[in-house]
Amino acid sequence: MPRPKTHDEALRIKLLDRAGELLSAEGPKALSLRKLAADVETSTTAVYSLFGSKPDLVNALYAEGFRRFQARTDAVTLTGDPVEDLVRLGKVYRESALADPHLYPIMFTKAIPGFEPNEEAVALGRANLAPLEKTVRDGVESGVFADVDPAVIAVSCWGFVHGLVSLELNGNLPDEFSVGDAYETALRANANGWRR
Amino acid sequence: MPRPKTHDEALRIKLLDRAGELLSAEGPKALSLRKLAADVETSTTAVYSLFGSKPDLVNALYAEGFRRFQARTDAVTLTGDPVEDLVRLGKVYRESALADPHLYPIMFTKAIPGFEPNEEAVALGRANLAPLEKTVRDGVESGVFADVDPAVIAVSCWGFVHGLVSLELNGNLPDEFSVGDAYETALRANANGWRR
DNA sequence: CGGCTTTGATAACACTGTTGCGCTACACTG
DNA sequence: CAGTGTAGCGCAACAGTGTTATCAAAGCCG
Repeated sequence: MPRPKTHDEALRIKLLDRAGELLSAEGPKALSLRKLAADVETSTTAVYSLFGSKPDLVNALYAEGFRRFQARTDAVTLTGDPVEDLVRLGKVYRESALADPHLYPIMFTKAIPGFEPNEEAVALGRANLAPLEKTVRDGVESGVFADVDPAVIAVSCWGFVHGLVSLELNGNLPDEFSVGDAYETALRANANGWRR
Repeated sequence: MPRPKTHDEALRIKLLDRAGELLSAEGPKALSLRKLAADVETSTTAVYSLFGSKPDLVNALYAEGFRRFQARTDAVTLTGDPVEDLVRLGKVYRESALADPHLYPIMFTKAIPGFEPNEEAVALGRANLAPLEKTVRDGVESGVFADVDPAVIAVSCWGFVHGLVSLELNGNLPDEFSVGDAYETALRANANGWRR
């Protein structure tokens, strides 16, 4: 009986794409629903009927960010050597962050005030750690790594890469410092620190 | 000739204090100039005459955060053993962050959209790294640490603690994970990884 | 006391996210 | 083929934000 829907899946995708562009071009401050709607030639109502609210739209971006992370992580070929694999996972972590630098702050640093990821989004984020946790567990069991709770090692490795990537993306590092050159060296040192 | 000043140093301090309280109690979203001014029983004009803008007020908080960091860091007694000193500096880093958890995101993760630290604030932040850089340099020169550019090791250590602290403050870690217990173990592993 | 000048509170402006009103435009009836 | 019901959605209002311009208040000097 009603008029045909124009707030459909296609519009949903257009909104998400444009939201990502705005975020990447001008930062979180510039992501306004009015501008977003105007750019996609619809009204702000579209965001509310398709997502629910602005935080919910950001939630969709958050989930998308983790899906891309997951895809890149899954594509890594692991060797079975725990140290080498930690280095590989660490490298792909940074590559993923640099590939979508505007999504990273949303995923990890609450860049948009008022946004809190919902439960399933959090689960999606947690799932990304599975390969890391497995590598660490294998390393401990095979005696390559010290006999420490694998969760401690895994979180520690995650924190390490997250910290370096965060500092880099935030521009907190000295200008003359080249992360690219130092990163693998640092990853190796970190992994070696956990050797038995 | 004019009317007596009420936008004075005392009011400036009251505003900063209250801003910190609001930040800590309800997060960056709740830090509004109108509410801030009302709480201190003045007008929003006060912020503009004393600070210039909201970002400039945040800049003052940013600087205050680094001053507190500096004070805590300076109070650490170093032993001369590079590994032990890295652990001590790492511990005080986390203690500092947890002592003022609302300032940490401002200092390192652009929690307030539109805020960019000015030049002298950045310099203040950089100065905090001096003890870390000295410890690393001594460690490399005395042959305890591997022969790697000290800047690489220092940034790596900073990234490590920053990452763990960030994950903790953001609530990104699993609920059952106790950072307190794992932190020193991780610090030690990280420092040992840089041994010659 | 009148005028000068500095100071600061009020109110306007342009924006934000959000919500409810009410028009639009189709599918189904008679 | 008109009429109607109703889902869909654009528009406009509301409450809030940071910022700025206006203008009244308040002291000193001549």
